[in-house]
Amino acid sequence: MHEAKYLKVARIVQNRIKDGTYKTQTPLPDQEALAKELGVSRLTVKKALDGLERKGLVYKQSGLGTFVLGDIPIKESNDAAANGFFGLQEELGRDHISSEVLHFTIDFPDENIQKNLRIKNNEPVYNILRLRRYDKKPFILEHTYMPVKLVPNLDYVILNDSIYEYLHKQLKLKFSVAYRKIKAAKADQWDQEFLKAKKDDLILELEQIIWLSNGQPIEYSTSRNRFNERNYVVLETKSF
Amino acid sequence: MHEAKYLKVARIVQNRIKDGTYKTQTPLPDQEALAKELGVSRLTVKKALDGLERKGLVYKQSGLGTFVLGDIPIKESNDAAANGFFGLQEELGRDHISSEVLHFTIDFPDENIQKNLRIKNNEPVYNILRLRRYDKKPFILEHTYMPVKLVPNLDYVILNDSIYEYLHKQLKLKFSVAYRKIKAAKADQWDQEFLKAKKDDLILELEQIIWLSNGQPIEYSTSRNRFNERNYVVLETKSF
DNA sequence: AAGTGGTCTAGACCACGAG
DNA sequence: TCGTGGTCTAGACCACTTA
Repeated sequence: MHEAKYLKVARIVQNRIKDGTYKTQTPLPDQEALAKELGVSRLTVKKALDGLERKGLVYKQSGLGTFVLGDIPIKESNDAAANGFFGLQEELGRDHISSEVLHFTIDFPDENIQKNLRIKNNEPVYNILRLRRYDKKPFILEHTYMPVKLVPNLDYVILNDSIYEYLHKQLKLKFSVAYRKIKAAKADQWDQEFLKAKKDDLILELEQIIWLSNGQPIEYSTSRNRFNERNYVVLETKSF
Repeated sequence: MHEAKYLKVARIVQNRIKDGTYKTQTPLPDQEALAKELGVSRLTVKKALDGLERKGLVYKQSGLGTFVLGDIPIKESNDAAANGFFGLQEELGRDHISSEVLHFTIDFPDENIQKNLRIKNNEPVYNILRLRRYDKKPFILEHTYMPVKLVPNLDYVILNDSIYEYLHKQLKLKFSVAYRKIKAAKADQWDQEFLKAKKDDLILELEQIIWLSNGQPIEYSTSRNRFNERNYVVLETKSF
C-alpha cells in the first residue's frame, strides 16, 4: 500500500477546508457520506477526522456532526510552532534562512549530555553552534548535540545547508517525540556578540530533546532568540 | 457503557508503567496478548496504545513491539505543561495555590476580545485579574476574559477557589482545543506591583485561547510570571 | 424518532525487522 | 520465515442532540 487510505482522506478533507469547500463553523458531510464518496469504510473516515481534530482543524460533536474550527486570532506570522518537527528552513522558507557555523567539534559528552541523549561517556557527540539568519539578520543562536553513532558523516556542507533534511531524506531517520522547554533568560556574552543583543536584554530560549521512532534520543539542543524576534506557539488537543 | 474499554486499557497499562511492571526501554506484551488478557479485541488495545504513544509514554515500532519510553531528563518540578487543560490548583496542588481577586467586572468586549472569543460587541464578558500565589508567594498574574453567556453566575467565591473546577464539575463544560503562545516581555507596572518584579526584570507570558468541545471559545487569558519562577514545557508527538 | 459520531468486534491482509 | 504492529472492512450497538 503506497499511502494509507486514512492519510489520503485526511489530506482531501484538509484541502477542502483550505480551499473553502468546507467553511468555518459549518458541518462537514457526515462520516457515512464521506466514506461512500471516497470509497472507504466509515472507520477510515473517522480515523482521518480524529487526526484533523488533534491538529485543531475540526471539532466533532457526537449527535451533531463535524465542524471546521477556523482561524486562530492570536496567531502571527513570526510565531514558531513549538510542536511539529520541521526545521527552520522548512518552516520559514529556504530562501530566507542561512546558517553560519560558529563551532563544530566532536566531543565526549558531559554528564548532562549523557543523560539527555541516553549515552555513555565514551560515546562521542557532535557539538555544533550555528547562527541562523533570517534575511541576513541574526535571528537564532542554535546549540546542538547529536550522538555521532546515529549521524555518520556530518560535515560543514550539511551544516551550512539543513541538518533536518540530511537526517530525514539521506539517513531516513524518523522523529517520534520531542520534549521542549521554553524559558526566558538574560543575554549572555554570545547573545550579545552574535544576536546583537544588549546587556540585560531579554532572551527567549527553547531547549529540546528529540527522539527517533525507535526511542533513541537523536538531538539535544537549545535555540536562543531576542525576545521581540520570535514567540512560540502550542496547539493542544486531547490525546484520546 | 460507563467507561470506554480503550480508556480502561490505557489506564491499566499506564499504571503498570508507573509501578514498574513494565520497565523503561523494555517491550510490553504484544497487542494480541494484552487483548486476550484484558478480554478485548486487538483494535481496542491498539487504540489505547496509540493514545499513550501520543502522550509520550511509549513508542511503537512495527515489526518489533511497543516499548516504554522512560523519563525525560530536562523535566523539572516547577515547569508548567503548556499542553493539558488542568488549572493551577490541579497542577500544583490545592494546598499550595491561593488566589487574590484584584479586579472583577463585566464589560463589553473591545475588538481584540471580540475576535479572540468570537463574540459581538454587545455580548458582555467577565474581566478578571487574579494574583495566584504559590505557598503565599506571588507567582502568577492571570488576566482572564470569558463570555458571560457561557458562564452564568460567576462570583467571588468561585474566583477565590477554582474557575476550572466550576466550569468542569458544575457547568459540565468540556474543553477541546487550546492555542497558546509563549513570549518574553519586560515587567510592566502591574508586574512590579504584584509579582514584586523589578523594573526591567524579565517576564514570561502565556497567552491562550481555549475552545469548548462545541467550537465556541470560552476563555482568552494571559498569565505572567517572573522568568525564574516558571518555565513552560511541551511534549509533541505525531497527530496521526 | 431520526441522524449524528463513538465504540467494539472478528477476521483479513500488509509492512517491517530479526533470525 | 516468523512475529510484531498497521490498516481496513462490514456490521453491530450505544450515546448524544435535535425535532
